[in-house]
Amino acid sequence: MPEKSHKHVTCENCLSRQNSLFGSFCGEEVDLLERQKSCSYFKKNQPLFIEGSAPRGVYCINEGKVKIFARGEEGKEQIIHLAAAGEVVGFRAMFSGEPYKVSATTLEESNICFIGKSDFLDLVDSNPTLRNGIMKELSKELADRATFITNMAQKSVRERLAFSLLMLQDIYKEEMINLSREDMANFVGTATETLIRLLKDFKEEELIATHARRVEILDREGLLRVAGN
Amino acid sequence: MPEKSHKHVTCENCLSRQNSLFGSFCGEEVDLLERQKSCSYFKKNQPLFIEGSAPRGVYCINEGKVKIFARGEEGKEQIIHLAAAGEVVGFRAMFSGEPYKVSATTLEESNICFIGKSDFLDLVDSNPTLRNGIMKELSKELADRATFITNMAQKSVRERLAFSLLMLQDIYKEEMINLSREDMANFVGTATETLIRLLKDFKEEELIATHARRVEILDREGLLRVAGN
DNA sequence: CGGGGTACATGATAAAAATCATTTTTTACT
DNA sequence: AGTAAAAAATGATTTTTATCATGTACCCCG
Repeated sequence: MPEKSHKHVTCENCLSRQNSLFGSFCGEEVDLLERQKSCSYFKKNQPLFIEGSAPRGVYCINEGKVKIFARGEEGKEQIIHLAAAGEVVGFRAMFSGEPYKVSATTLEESNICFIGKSDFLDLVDSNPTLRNGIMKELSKELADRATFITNMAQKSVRERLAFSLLMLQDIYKEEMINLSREDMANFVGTATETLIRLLKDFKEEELIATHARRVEILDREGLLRVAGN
Repeated sequence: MPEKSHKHVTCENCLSRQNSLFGSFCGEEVDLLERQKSCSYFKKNQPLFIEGSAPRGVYCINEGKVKIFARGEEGKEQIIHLAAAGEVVGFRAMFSGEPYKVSATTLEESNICFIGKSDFLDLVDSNPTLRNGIMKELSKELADRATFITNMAQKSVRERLAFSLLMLQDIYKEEMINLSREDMANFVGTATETLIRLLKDFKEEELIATHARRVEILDREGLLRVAGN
């Protein structure tokens, strides 16, 4: 496992920034961002923010992964979104004027920069490109969640798992999927035992392979067929 | 049943506007809106827009109700949102630059005004209050959908139905809930037969009463208890 | 105002998934 | 490296929900 640790990343050289909401920033805009942000190292399973608390700013992931989740009645987590490097997390609550309705926690060691609420809102006010990017992002995410809801309502757990594994593959890129069975179950929306049984089925069907907890995708096409789209 | 028909509503006098995204508009802003909008009468079950098509503008509901839904693999509808008078529908796709991911259809006779895409986007560009209202709306809706997903994943159909009935009550206000069993099932996310059986249970438990297809809420508290929040 | 079509309702059965109990494997720590 | 604790895996069983088949009621239209 690569040794990660706190390092001060400059926005200018931040590869993650390129694909982020701030990707359009140039010269002095990057400088301003650089001055306003603070960069922190997060251990695994460390919370960025918690449901019910008041938003203090936004988090830009330089390296690492973050789960965004809500809690149901009995405290069971439902993972709503998984965010990887380049994503800006926590900006939705900036505009709603309400406390967070979801929580965010790191899934692995991460380097994450923080931009305070007023600085961020000033940026949004003064930068039409950023603003449009945000509106676009919000709208797309809204559409994604409509699909999410529909899948949840109409697909079987087996179909949802196949679909989820493909999504996870996109998030983990070259790496193998490395997520606890419980988190995976909370993403798919099922019981941990059911998830484990289905993983076993997929293994027997040679759609995936497992190396301890890590999951390797062997047959994308096959999974896509199982997912039913 | 009140006889509805096409009538030209002026934005100035439109009661629905007060609570809408355009609620903050004053004098000349209202005049501009008035000149740009066109007002139409829609019959029951008439589509406003369809999944996959390119957005042409936004729809402001003066009177009536609209369902927003996606279709799953086998064509089954999943109702994502129910919109009533005062709501502006279809503006999310304005910003995403993508075709509609959902469809919208009237649930009853409705009077709905239309504002073309470029007019609407100009309004948004030139009016910071409107813009902030939209960002707030998008963010809130995103939070709502996180809750929706969590409920879908973790609550039983019985719990979801109780919750849905309370939501429907809020939408239908003084009127009784008047929705086909199929639409109701597609909102709750279950089979029509299951929904009907559960309505019967609720009737026996005196939580609701039915008058033909219309549903009357007898015991809000009780339903809230069943819903489990 | 009657009849046909659609929506609603009920029943029987099968399938899917949750739950609870227990064992095995992996991980983290000293 | 050894061990305790946590996570993963398996098994048995129950509960929930979907599906298929069929009967009934409502309501729109001629």
